[in-house]
Amino acid sequence: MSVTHSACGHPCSECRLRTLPAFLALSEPERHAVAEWRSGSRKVAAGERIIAEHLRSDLLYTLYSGWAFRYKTLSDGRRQILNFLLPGDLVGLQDEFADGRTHGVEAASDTVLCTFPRDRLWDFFLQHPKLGYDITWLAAREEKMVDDNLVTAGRRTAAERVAMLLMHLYRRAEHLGMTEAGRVEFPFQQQHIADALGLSLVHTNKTLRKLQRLGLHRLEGGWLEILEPHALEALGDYFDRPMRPVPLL
Amino acid sequence: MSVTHSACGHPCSECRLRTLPAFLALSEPERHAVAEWRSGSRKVAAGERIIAEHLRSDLLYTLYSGWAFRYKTLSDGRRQILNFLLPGDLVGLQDEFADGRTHGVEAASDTVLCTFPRDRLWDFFLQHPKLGYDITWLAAREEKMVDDNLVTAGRRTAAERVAMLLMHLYRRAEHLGMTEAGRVEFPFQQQHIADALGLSLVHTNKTLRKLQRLGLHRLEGGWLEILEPHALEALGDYFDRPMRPVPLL
DNA sequence: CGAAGCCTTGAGATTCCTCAACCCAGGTGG
DNA sequence: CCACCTGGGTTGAGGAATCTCAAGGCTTCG
Repeated sequence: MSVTHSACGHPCSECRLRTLPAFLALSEPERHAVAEWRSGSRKVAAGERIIAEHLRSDLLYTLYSGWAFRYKTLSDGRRQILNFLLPGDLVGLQDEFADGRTHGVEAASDTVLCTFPRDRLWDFFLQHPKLGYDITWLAAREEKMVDDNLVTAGRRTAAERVAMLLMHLYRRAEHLGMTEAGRVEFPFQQQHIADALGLSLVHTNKTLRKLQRLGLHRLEGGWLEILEPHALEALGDYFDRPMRPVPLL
Repeated sequence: MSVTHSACGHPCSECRLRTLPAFLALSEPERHAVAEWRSGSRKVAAGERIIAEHLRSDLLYTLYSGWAFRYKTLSDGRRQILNFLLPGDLVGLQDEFADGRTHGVEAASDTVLCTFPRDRLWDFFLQHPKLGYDITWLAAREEKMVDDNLVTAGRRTAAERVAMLLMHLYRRAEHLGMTEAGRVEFPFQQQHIADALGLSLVHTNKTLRKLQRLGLHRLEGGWLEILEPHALEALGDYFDRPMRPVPLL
């Protein structure tokens, strides 16, 4: 594991993420406290593991750039993606309270992560209750995403699932300013989509192609283009709420 | 909504839950702070709503006795149960950070809940960072359960799902001392199980009966009896870890 | 040029769903 | 006290959605 001091290329005081409107402003002392806690950064290439399943990482992370996902696998190898991670997401918090049997985290594109030594988490809560509250916020927000994914896997049809996932990912990327003219860079393979939706690879492919033939979206060359957002939202019964700015560690 | 002062029948200083080994001991000042925050209690009968979907409750709850569940419904009525709630579980925290579109909570048996005014949550974090940390812990623990349920709905077969759910509920009840000689009171209807597992009612029924015919469990008269725990665990690919004691608000 | 990885498509098998009965226990009103 | 109704649970039959298997295409890379 290579932990360099700033793979992001900036000092924290000039963090590019923090200037985005998607994130809540922190006070100067809070920013200082976070920068203080931060021990460095780490690059993880597409397809590499960020946190191995069943292992408790000594580090917490904030995803600085790129796409990643949390997953669990059954003992015979069936894999379920739990949720996707975008810049600003906190990685590895649940392990703090784990009794083994935790999820894994893998990079879907090349990623850069800020690292925070886990053993100072409790101290950080104690000294900065406001930021502790923010961490709870992030945890609750992630749970809500998993809730949505569970509804999807449990109760939506294949076409509804695909529509919902495409819009969900697009909206989140849009919120972070990662889209342009209805397009996002999309590093996921169809296997990822299948594993996130609880579908087989083949059926995922057929469903994607069907929606694409209907002209709802285009997915090729590592780019996703949303052509009919309203149709996709209606099909997926998934309607966007204006997203509130969120804390950033 | 009837909020009485102690439907549990005790002052908080003699809370019966708190004496269970399933829960972490709090210091005297912490117990006092929790009792201070607690505004009363509320009884909710089986089948009644505790928190309505899409509404933000002014109260947080700790489930004191009985069984409940969180759920979401799609606009055409399809319902997905997200996870089950047992005594000691914190209810309604996610709403704090919600942008609308939240889950509902319903009592599966007659329940008693302790109430906490939500508008003092932030103040509580500030004054008792240790308890804030505990709340984060509870949130992370619940997310892990939803994670498991998502794996179930996405990747397990019907028989595996049922086996996993029965063992999961049994183990949690056992941890709280609610079991005796392999039996628990089981207030759920087959429709609840179906909604939790992402199966139809009919298929749930057939799967339950199949496992029962194999002698793995017995489910009748509102009681669940686990006859072959190891077989159920193996079938569900769901293995129990010793559960750590958990904070109790 | 061959190999590997991912996408695509068809065909047949399987799981799971829907529809439609029927059963049984409990509650209610005549 | 009994007829009826209601709400669960149970079962069978047929159909739909999804899965598995298998093959072939395209692109990238060595």
